[in-house]
Amino acid sequence: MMPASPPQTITRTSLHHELVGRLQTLIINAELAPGTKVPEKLLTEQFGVSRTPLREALKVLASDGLVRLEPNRGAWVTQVTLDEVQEVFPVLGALEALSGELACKHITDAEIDAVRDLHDQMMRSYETRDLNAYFTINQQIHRAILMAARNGTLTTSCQALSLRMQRARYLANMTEGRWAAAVQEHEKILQHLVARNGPKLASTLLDHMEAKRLSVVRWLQSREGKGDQP
Amino acid sequence: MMPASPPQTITRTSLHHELVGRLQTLIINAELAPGTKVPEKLLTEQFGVSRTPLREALKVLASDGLVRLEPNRGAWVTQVTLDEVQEVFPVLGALEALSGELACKHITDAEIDAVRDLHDQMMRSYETRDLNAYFTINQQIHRAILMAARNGTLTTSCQALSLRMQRARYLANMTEGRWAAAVQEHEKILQHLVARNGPKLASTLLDHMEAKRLSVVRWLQSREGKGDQP
DNA sequence: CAGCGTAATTTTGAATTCATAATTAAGTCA
DNA sequence: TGACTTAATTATGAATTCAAAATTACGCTG
Repeated sequence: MMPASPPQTITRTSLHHELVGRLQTLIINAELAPGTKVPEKLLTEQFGVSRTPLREALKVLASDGLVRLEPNRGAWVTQVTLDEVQEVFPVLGALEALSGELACKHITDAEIDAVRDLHDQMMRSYETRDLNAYFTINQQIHRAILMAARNGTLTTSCQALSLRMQRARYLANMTEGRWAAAVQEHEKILQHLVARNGPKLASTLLDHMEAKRLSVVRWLQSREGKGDQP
Repeated sequence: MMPASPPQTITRTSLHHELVGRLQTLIINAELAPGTKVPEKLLTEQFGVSRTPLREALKVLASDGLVRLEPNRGAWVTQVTLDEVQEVFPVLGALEALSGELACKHITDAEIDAVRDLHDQMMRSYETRDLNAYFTINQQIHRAILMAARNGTLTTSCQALSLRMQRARYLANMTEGRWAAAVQEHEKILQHLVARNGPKLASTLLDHMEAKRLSVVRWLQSREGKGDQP
């Protein structure tokens, strides 16, 4: 019955699906601030849609942990808590480790070259201390490895958890020391990937994530009691 | 668990949340058969709700991969495909391994006793070849270990993926040989848990999952070309 | 003027309505 | 008869409406 499924996507996104993406962006960019109420009314007129698809999208975001639904009180943007960081990073670590393992099995030479390019770009961003560029490229590298793992389920799971950790820009805090260490770790990551050494790449990615967890935890703890609003 | 739950809990769950649970049950019990269209009309009158909350629930289920939304064509119950099994089991393996690792760190003596009880019950089910009881208890054991890991994110991720693998009852296929092997593996699982040996438990759980993957893959392959409808 | 209770307003959750796309049925013509 | 068109029906996606809950505003009592 469906012999030649059309290669081009015709009516790509349904309204609610589109909204899920838009809202995710608003939340991870903190344009919808953590801990605040999702302004349903405002968003409907901003996006020019009715409440129905917006609310559908909020249900999905809630199941992903980006918002919390309080019965009869609406949707609230969730905050990145210390407890949550302690929970999510280990899971993300296990998944990234797996992605490294699988990537070594499936990655092509061309894809490795692409990662190497990204790596070099990232190093230049480090040298010029361009944190924004560094983070963007960093994410691209992790994503490239994830893609090379050829496992859609893994991709989905990883990205959902990553989103939760990206909610607050200030998690991007990095000391000079931590930054240098992260760069070192990335050298190893590239090296193991080039060697297609799955176990070592997995282990390095795990360590990398654990170090990141520690860094974020320290940051959150240092903020504790100081009041969270900048 | 949850010592004093009944007192309040008046209108605990919102309608859509309740529906998510109900639909999950229908799907994993194959009362909504894989590959079929979700009968929106029928379900609304069956549950006595309008389309709005039902459709909200479907959006959530879609993001969990239990149904697929086709634009303008409604929701379809997804099937357990060979590709999906190949994808999901490795991810589930990594997560279960982590749960074993963490469980060994946090589990109490009382909880170990509870797992031992379940284990013994399961062994009796094996001896009497009561497959249904075996599966139920099996799940309880894995869940108990997951709970002992004290990581809500891990729990959520694991259970979401497990659900996807439970969609079709026939995945419960087991040869006598595979069953015996699984029982052996569970002996080791208990043993490592009692010894609180995290790495070994993790590794055993990973092997356990890999064996299960192979078993399910073989079953699906043997069904290939025979036509899927029983 | 502070604290409490009540009424007005707003917001939420869910049902209903409505426009449009998809499916089914009917009809036409070779 | 059978393939193809076109009309009728149904289902879907989204907007709107409506009842109930929560929030705010107000006024009363002490």
